[in-house]
Amino acid sequence: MNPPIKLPCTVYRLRMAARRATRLYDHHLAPSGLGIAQFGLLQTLSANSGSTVTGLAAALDMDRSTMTRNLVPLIRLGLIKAGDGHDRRSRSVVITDAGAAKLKQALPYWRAAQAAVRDALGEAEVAHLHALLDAAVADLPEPT
Amino acid sequence: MNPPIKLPCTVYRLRMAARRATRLYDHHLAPSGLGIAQFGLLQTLSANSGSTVTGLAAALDMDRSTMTRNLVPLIRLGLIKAGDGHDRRSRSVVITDAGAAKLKQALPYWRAAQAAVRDALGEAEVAHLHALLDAAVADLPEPT
DNA sequence: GTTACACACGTGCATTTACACACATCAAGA
DNA sequence: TCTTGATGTGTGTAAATGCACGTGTGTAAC
Repeated sequence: MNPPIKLPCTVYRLRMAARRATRLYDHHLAPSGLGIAQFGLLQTLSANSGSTVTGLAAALDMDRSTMTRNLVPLIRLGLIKAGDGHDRRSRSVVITDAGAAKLKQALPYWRAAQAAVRDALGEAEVAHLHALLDAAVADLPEPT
Repeated sequence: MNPPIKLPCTVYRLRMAARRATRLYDHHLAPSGLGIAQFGLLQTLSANSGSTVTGLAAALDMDRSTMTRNLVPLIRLGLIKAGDGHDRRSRSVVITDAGAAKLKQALPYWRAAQAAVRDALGEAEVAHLHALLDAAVADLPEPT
């Protein structure tokens, strides 16, 4: 029963593929000390410094409370900082110089992981997969 | 910056789509008291009763230790049982009658989630997505 | 038979994920 | 002004995920 089972379940495959890909990227990123989740968040913040927690959560399509906790390790490492927002409620999250440097250092490892995916699946298949995943995120109903 | 960002990163999209789909299925399955991970494990065990922990982990392409812990909630609920294997090392995990009944009860909710995905993406796209995800799991290198 | 290696499993630790709930703050209206 | 509702955030709880490490068990080589 060892070989991965084939069920007609979409989420089953999505989760399995996400696990596999996460392991692949994590191993490539290991020398940088970052996981793929932290790398991705850092990258998002690099392009959108000063975002609020809610804004980041929406951008990455995850729960607000998840984002709050995902910020913690990066703050502890000094790679990002969460200061006052334009409101007294909101917080403004910015990438630090150390964060930008860490991101720059990790980029080659991420590129190697990307290359591994491209080599394994082929350029056209990767593009197609991206399109279908984008469609899934765009079209799948968000349960209230 | 709210709209989901588009980066040329495969794992980024896989994880985002997996999050979205997990929420969708979890909400549909909520009346059954099961999450999609527990439902999937129960389904796998239903078709492969008596599997070892390692066998289950390999079948779902996840770490052994993750599988060990994923069994705990289902055991606590009495839906599965972990007894002695053919070895004194291995354990044999079986689905209980209560587990089979719970699975049967949850099936309609799962089918509703499947239908929601099909309605949102279209039958052909779902089939294509499945094929690409299967290829990803089959071909992506497993880091040692 | 003993020794070495491989196999099966669990635990400690850290992270990622989400829901329910509570709290503070802002904006608009009575 | 006071109240009411919307907004931004954090915390408690629970689960899922993987790595490093340790333990017990089987197997084969010597």
